[in-house]
Amino acid sequence: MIRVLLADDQQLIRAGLRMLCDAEPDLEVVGEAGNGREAITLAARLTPDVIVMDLRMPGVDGISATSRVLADRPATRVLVLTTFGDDDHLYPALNAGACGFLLKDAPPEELLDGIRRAAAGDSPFSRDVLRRLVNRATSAGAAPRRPVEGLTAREQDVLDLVGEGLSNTEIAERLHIGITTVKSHITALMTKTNSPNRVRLALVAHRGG
Amino acid sequence: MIRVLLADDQQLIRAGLRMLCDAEPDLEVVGEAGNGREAITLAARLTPDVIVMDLRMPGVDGISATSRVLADRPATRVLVLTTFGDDDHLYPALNAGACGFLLKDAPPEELLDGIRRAAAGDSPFSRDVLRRLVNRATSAGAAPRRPVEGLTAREQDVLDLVGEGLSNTEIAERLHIGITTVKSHITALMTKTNSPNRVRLALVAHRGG
DNA sequence: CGGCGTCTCCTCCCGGGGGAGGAGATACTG
DNA sequence: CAGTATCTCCTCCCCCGGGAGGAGACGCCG
Repeated sequence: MIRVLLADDQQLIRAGLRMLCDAEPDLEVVGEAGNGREAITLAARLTPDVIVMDLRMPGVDGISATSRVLADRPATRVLVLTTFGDDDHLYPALNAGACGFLLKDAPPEELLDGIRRAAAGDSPFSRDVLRRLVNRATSAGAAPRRPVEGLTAREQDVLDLVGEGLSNTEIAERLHIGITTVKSHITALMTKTNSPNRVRLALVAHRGG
Repeated sequence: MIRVLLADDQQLIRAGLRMLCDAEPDLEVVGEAGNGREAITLAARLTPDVIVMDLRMPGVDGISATSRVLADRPATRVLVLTTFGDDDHLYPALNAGACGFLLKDAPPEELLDGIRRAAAGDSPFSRDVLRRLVNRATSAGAAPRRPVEGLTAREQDVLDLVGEGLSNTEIAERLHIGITTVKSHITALMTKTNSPNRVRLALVAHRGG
């Protein structure tokens, strides 16, 4: 059972969302908030799995509410649901920690699917939003991260993941190799890049891209 | 019925994908290509709805093949399916016109769902890939990136030095405090910034300026 | 063929990182 | 004054990170 908190200032929309969720056996609406402040307090009291969050709300807005909620309970999945005109707030919302971004004119199935995927750790995005995201990424990704000279392909893989802050165990899982192998590569990387510790190595990973 | 073309140089993988698709009533594998050149000719002849495309292939690679196919038939949905190490090619693949990007170690349901979503005009991405995409987009976005709210002055000092790659002992010497004090501050920093390890904390230090 | 590089994995060892929990000292504020 | 926040430091404890040293498998190349 996925426990859902609805946060939207328009009562009509909340009612519609509640009806939609109530018709699904695996979704349970545990509460409704009419503004950001209510969303924060209700999130703390009800500990929902997923919060469906509008951005335009009186008083505390959705982005601030998202930050506050996640500071308190980082495991909460915040799914932003807003109108098309608000997608200027896409990046602020993502920076605040929202895991997904759906538009209100999406078909109901997409919304329900989005809630389930959010609860499962996925990141649902509406098609238009995703297109914008991809555009931003590709235009920004013109610089293809030049690799540090003198490293083997595998060492580059490991270096990238160190740079993202993964532990040795996580790297091993991601690359499907043993943890001792990861350690071997990291030892090689540290001597090659002359890094005294792991954080410096991570910095090298970012200097190279 | 969704008509699918498989393009991968490893015959075993093609066989697995074909079995997977054949078990689905709405998916039909209309052909298999072992390299980029084959993919181009087969795409022109068979006019599939979706092409599942590997990137590493002998001769013509997947990215070039994607460009060529889309130049001829822009309505074709190209879904890149590749291994983790290849996600350096994420942006080139998107620029070439691929509509989605899945990893080979994804569960089978994710792949099948991805093919359906690609055919429906959606853009399926594996979770890890999407995370990278979001990171790129947010870091590229003109975000306000304040100096990490909610930290005390001393915690900021420690965070800066962690970001420079200093060890706890070095930080203690630099700030003229005990090493246990440093550890206390770092513990507070990690909980406040929700960082699972030191490298992530260092990254937070840099995201904040 | 024999060397070389890379990738893989192993054992042994230990110091530092990091969590849990507490405590004393300042200083600000209602 | 009492309450709160911050800075400082402590102990106990565990595990991960990292060094040393070696080894088997594969592919490339002279």
